[in-house]
Amino acid sequence: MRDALKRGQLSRKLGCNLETIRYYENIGLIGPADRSASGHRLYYKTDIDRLRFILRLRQLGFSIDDVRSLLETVNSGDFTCSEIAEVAEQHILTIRAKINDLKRLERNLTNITGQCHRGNTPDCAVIDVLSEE
Amino acid sequence: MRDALKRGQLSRKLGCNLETIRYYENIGLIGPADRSASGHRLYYKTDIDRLRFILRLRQLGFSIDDVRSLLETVNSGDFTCSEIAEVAEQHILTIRAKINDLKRLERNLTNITGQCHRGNTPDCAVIDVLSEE
DNA sequence: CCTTGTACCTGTACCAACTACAGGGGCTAA
DNA sequence: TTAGCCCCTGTAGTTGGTACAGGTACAAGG
Repeated sequence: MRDALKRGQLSRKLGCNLETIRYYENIGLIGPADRSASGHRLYYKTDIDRLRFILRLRQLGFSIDDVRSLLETVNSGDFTCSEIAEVAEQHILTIRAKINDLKRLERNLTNITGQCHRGNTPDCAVIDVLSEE
Repeated sequence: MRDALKRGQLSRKLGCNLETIRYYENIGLIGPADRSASGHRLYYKTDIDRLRFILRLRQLGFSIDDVRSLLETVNSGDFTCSEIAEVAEQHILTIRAKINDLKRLERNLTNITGQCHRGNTPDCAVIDVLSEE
């Protein structure tokens, strides 16, 4: 086929790192690519679509394992919309939990830093608080 | 000394993993511990204080490298309160940036999921959106 | 036709920050 | 004495890639 992309072209088209593609192949997230006579990987439309799908899920913060199981589900065709929505909503909860963790962190650190007098002496409330038993 | 702790006791006292202590020793974040006649590590008050300080910084999201340089600064005694406050505030900015990244992620995912009809059929807006070219 | 500069191939090492495990030795109490 | 911990060591695994070295392939210019 004339419309096959090589690895570099594919990475530029989809905006990922060149090596990421080989990595995904190694871990079996994408199948072994077709090869040219000289051994260069060739990617066709279905390969490109699959990789784009994977990269978008990763951008949304899904783990490789999540992506793997979503791919299996979708490719089997044996799923319902509400199942997918549930996976997505579970992931939203995970993200919210991370946001809350970070907000708590920020509050703690802001409180501690707020006690600093910001002077030119080596006595610092930050150090004191962190050194308490 | 009678009041020395072994590694397991120290880890339980400060609520970290047993192996974390050996790891911190390996990377030079804490010095090589004193040893008993049979080779067991022994920790005294100054060791305990240092580890507690490290663990708190880690809980606040500082990297190992940040911790290392803060320890050097503080132990040298050659620092001012405003220097420390500046490091802390820089870190707060990093945390805020992460929070914003996650919030953006959450918005995206919520938007996408919001288009789902949640039916019993394998046609799903989530999949469709992620499959678009 | 030849050269030059890419792009591609492979295996492997590296990153953070731990955590876990295997195979051994020591210590304490019943 | 034996059971059951605790501790010792080195090393491998985790997540999700990224980078590098040393070696082909290929396309464009001279």
